[in-house]
Amino acid sequence: MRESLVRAAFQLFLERGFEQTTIDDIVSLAGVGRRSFFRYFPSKEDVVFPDHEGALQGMTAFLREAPADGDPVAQACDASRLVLAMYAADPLFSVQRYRLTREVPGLRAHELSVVWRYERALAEHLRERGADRSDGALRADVVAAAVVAAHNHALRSWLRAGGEGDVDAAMDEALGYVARAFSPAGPSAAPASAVPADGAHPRQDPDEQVVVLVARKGAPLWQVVRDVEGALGQ
Amino acid sequence: MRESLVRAAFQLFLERGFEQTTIDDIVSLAGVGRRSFFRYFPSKEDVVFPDHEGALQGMTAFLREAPADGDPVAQACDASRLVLAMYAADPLFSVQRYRLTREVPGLRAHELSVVWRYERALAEHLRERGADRSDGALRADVVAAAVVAAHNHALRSWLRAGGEGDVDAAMDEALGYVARAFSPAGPSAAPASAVPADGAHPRQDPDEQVVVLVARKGAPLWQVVRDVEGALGQ
DNA sequence: TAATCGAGGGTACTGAGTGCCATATGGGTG
DNA sequence: CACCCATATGGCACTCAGTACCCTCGATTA
Repeated sequence: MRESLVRAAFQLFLERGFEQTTIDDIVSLAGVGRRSFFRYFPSKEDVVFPDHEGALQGMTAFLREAPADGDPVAQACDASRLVLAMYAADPLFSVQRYRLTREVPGLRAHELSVVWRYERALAEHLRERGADRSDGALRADVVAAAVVAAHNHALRSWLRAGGEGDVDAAMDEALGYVARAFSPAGPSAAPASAVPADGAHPRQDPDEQVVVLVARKGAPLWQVVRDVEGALGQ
Repeated sequence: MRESLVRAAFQLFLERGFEQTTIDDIVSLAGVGRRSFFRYFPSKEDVVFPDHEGALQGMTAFLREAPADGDPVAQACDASRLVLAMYAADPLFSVQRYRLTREVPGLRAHELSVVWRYERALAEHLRERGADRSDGALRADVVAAAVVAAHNHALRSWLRAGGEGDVDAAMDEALGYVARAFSPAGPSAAPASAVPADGAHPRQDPDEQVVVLVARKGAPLWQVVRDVEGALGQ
């Protein structure tokens, strides 16, 4: 029933537009009563996002079950990957929906409230798990927004490309950018403070799988690259 | 006319609720024709945000006139202060509106699309002014989202407190947090001045500026070099 | 067999938003 | 003064989303 309504709705939305399609058009094509539409979808917009309610519940469940001693930021990133996986599971559908939401203001507004709920779920998780910090609430809001923005950036470039290419790679880069921006201030990445600042020399920490490089700002690029090569070369 | 419609609408929204108030109620209280309402506000929700269209145009004008050699992130922060000033100019109105939008889902959704337009304006500015960076588009999206989240965090705590207290101080702290995370030197070098002092660590000295780069050990060389270029270049 | 229950259908209603036309009002020109 | 024109406003009728209420039908159970 849900499935047939979604199929009928998308067929009409794509061939004549969202606003040019009425609920009566949809239910008559699907062969069901008009009243039944609103049993399955609270509004006309919701039929375009039939899987988000489930994805949101999946995300909250994932965050609830996340280990308490893990990195909350990394958990938030993983949670956003869950949502991405929902999109990637049906590229054709996702691309068609993307083109719809880009053009119809009402659908864009509806998507914003959907995404807002994801962001609130992430922020709440970050706030609860990072309550020991002094500015925990602010950090939670900002990091959640950054994670969602990175997710949207990766997702939308993939959708713009018609669902071709490697979403996960783009997602890795986008989330990596956020993680780099916010993780050094985290409890697990303290060793940056042990590096002397009086020269350009890489330092390698065998436990943390990161390379910390310190360079003077005016240092020639070739020299820095040589040092980076030496540090990464393994 | 606009003013009388807004006054009548808010009086009714506050005394009997948003959804319990019809357009006819508003226009009969304001003493104007029903058709005139939709001449001034495209929807019932818009009457709750009568000043956002102007604020959005003010923000885009501010960003357009911003000096090309300035720090785009700082300009984005200043642009968000403009919006905050609009809220702070009428605390009573802002607090009443906040309580409305918190309770009415339709108003929350509408506010989200308003805020989304601010965020897009910021992201576009950051993308244009930071086009030289390699991952400029991603950075623009993430920084814009972070600035908006910081703005909302400061604004909402002030609104929750009933409009009492120092908004600007909260805004300084929130934007300062974002600015530290995304300082001009780039994501890799950002935390250099923000690392808590639990040992000897590099300090940002105006004479001898130091760049701290953190990279995952398995990271491809080109990616690291790209970050180094970004950090050293500016 | 009777009672119940849940899924779906039908009908009538409210209210937001739109298109079209009528009506002022006010300023300028002959 | 008469006329014209642009703009602001009011009125009317219409579409359509969303809701309340009640109906039917089939399956299960006492």
